[in-house]
Amino acid sequence: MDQFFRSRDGGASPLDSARAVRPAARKARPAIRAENERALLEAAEQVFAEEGFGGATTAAIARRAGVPKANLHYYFVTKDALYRAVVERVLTAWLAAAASFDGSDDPREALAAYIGAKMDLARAMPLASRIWSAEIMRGAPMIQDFLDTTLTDWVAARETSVRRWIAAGKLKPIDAKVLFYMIWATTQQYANAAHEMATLNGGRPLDDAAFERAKRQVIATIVDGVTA
Amino acid sequence: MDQFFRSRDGGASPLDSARAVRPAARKARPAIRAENERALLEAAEQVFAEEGFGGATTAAIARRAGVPKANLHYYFVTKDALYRAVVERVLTAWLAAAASFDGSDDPREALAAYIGAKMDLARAMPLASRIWSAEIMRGAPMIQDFLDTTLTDWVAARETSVRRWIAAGKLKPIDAKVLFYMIWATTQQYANAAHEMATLNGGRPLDDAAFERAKRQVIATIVDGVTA
DNA sequence: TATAAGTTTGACCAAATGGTCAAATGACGT
DNA sequence: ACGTCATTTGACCATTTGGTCAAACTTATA
Repeated sequence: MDQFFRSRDGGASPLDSARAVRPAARKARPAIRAENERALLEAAEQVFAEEGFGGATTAAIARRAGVPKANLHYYFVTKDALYRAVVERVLTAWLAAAASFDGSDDPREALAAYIGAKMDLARAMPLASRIWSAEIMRGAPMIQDFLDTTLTDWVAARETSVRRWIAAGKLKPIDAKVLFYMIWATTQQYANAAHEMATLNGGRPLDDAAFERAKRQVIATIVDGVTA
Repeated sequence: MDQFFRSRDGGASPLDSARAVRPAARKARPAIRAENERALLEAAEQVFAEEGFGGATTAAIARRAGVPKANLHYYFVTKDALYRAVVERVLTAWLAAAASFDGSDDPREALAAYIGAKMDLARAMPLASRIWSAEIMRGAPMIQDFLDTTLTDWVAARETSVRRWIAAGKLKPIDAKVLFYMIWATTQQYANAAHEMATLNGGRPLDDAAFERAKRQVIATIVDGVTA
């Protein structure tokens, strides 16, 4: 995973090796450490999602996690490292969802599974999803390597599938990238614009039933829109 | 327009009256003022788009505009007011694009016109579009009134059109809101994720021809996906 | 050209920022 | 019980932040 990350200045990062997150731990206290890192990551996710990387402050994150700021810096040496750890979690989830594209040889099934997984991801991890979107909007300073390697390869491979489906007369002659951009945008929307949706829903967030209806409609629209 | 805006603390804003932007101007020098405000807004758009509201600094904006920071504060009393002015520009453009939905009684034509207009907006004003998305992602602290009033009304009215089209058998039985979320997300994507798209395009931004192809495919997918 | 207003700008400020440090505290194996 | 090392934390720091101010400078007009 770490190979996807580089520090914002492009130079070597103290996190280039996973171990480096913790200060040379010979006898780490796993329970304490795990709980503190969890609380800090959860707080960081909230603050980064609300304020963006630049607007978030380590003081606000520490306050929300209920620890002194110095303790935050004990577990995550810099704000950058903490942010990186948060982004890393989303990346893992992103890759898991991506795998669901490959469960079927039928484009309708593959697309439905993938769109459904991405919708569920946006629903289950709205804060992390928003951070992911914000990271991409800002030009992906933290995940450029992921874009250049894993994502490029993933898209290229799926483009091949799409071309095969087109040749088999199962899909219209579409550009696979445009299709993926549409899927990514539409599914992310359910995390990014949750507040806007709530406003247009009479001030209440989408309940589970409404979300499931939306998921079905999104799947149906895209699938029907691209199948021949 | 000003009725859409409220200050971040919800209290009265010095910008609630348009005139208040400038310090009691009896004999403003229009040429100088217009040029300075233009340069500052352009610089602000770049910096806000790159860094987000929280990450942007007035010093960086002033530097990019080529004026001393104190001069920035002469034209825009606070960072908040400058941000508000930037958002106001996008709102105007958003409303103009929205109008293109109403040019036809046929859903295929109305949707094609609206999606095309939103695509063109994302292409023509990518920075402003990104700021708009970021604003919505952050819970719309600046445009809540717009969401509550104009947008709510706009969506409600178009939902009526959609229902009529469904009853006439021209559209599948869809939820109009879900359709609009999809349109907003997909079109915004061409501003928000321009960098990601460039990476997947071999490092080069989409050229005009590729963009026009994408526009056609987006329109075709959505229209074919929702028409009966 | 005097004047009154609009404009420009360097110097300044209090508060907040990310980060450091050393001393104190706690837990665990022996 | 003790030594060791992980953990905790208040105090501290240099820098940056948004914003202010008063003095200087411009320009239209009487």
